[in-house]
Amino acid sequence: MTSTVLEAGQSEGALLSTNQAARRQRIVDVAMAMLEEREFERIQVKDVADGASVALGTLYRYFSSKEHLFGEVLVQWAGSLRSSITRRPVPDAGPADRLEDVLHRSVRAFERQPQLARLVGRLEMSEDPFAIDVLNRLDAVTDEVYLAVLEELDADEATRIVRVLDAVLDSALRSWSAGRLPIAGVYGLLSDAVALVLPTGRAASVARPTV
Amino acid sequence: MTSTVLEAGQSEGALLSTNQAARRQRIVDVAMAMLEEREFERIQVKDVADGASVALGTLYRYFSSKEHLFGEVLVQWAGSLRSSITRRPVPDAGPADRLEDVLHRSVRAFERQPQLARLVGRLEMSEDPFAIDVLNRLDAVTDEVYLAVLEELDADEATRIVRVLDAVLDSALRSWSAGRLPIAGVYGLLSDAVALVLPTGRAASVARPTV
DNA sequence: GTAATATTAGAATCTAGTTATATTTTGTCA
DNA sequence: TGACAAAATATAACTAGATTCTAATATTAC
Repeated sequence: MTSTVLEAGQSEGALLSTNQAARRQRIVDVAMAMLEEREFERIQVKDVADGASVALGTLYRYFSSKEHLFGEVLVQWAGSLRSSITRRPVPDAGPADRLEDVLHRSVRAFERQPQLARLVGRLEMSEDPFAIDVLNRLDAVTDEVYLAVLEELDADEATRIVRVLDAVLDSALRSWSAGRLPIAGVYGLLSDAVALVLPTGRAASVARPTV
Repeated sequence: MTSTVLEAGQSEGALLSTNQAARRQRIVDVAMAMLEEREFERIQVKDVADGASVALGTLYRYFSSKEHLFGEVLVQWAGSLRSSITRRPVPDAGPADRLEDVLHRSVRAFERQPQLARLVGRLEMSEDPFAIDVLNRLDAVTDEVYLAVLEELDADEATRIVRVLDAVLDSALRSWSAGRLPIAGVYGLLSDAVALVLPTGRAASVARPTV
């Protein structure tokens, strides 16, 4: 539905001119860059506009609210996430190890951009339907990867497993981003969860720091 | 540390007079009651003060911020939660069924006060150390109950299991309170998680709608 | 080359939480 | 019972930041 290029006041199917698309992308880039130093709450829309050399009103022409703007940031980041957790899969191991590996890569991606974890938490609290859309896209990205890793399992069961682990990852990241759980706790919790959920009965198994 | 009775500007060990304690409790009660009709964000501190027949300044004498006030609301609610999920335990069943039952009771408790789920999410995003304290207390309540239900298991394993299920519950409740997951999905996710995490090998088992 | 649409700089709004002030009440204790 | 300190009250002021508005200028489309 929500095209990555269209937004609020655009007349139906009209695409943005090259200049407009560039301007819009510049805004998103600046917002993303700012997230590397301060969290969502501490970034002022005004500053993003200035940073992108754009008038405040122009920013609001492209993004109807601060949340929309950062929603788009998250969507674009989700794209890079896919490749960053898919790259260099674990040599040859059972589904449990591969799953754990991919989950840990997801965590690592968030470690590089801690503010994104906070942003996700923020959007999860939002009532804006757009936020739901954004979060669903993020889930779609990760679920696709996680499911691919469990190909040899029964599809239904794999889905159930992924849903549960998604929840664990979600919760752990929030705890971490709020300073309630050290990063090691995040990895540990995920390892535990994988071990519990995927009884490493056959080919799988290998080191997993269960304590 | 944080006494339930003391707060901000109280001189060291001085306890509150009866009137003061009553006034303070009245504020908390009104805040809690208001949560039954509107969510945290839509409740104005001013209205809570008015509802409790107390001046705004007085409210701020007892609670240093809106978050502190509602943190106390959550703490008090956690007390009632313990008894509401402990009462009438499942007849005689395996640990899996008992655990699922207790988890479902937790969900039901939040169903009665949907705004509390949102409040939890809100506090989870807070940077205030007080919020961490409150959340830890909430976890302590639930963990105690969940662990009790798994008494026959190895303590370490039980702890790991509970941690994972706590995370699933946490995530599911947030999704629900944001309208991203129907309440049935919350129950289903928890049932799935329990089934996956507690291989109902021996005495356990029984109906669990796995799809 | 002109009308329609975008962009700009900057001021003006708005919303709530939080703080401050001046006044009155209440509680304690000689 | 009178005086002083601590609390409470009513109300106004302060803040911060998102969002909206305005008048002037620049682009684009045809």
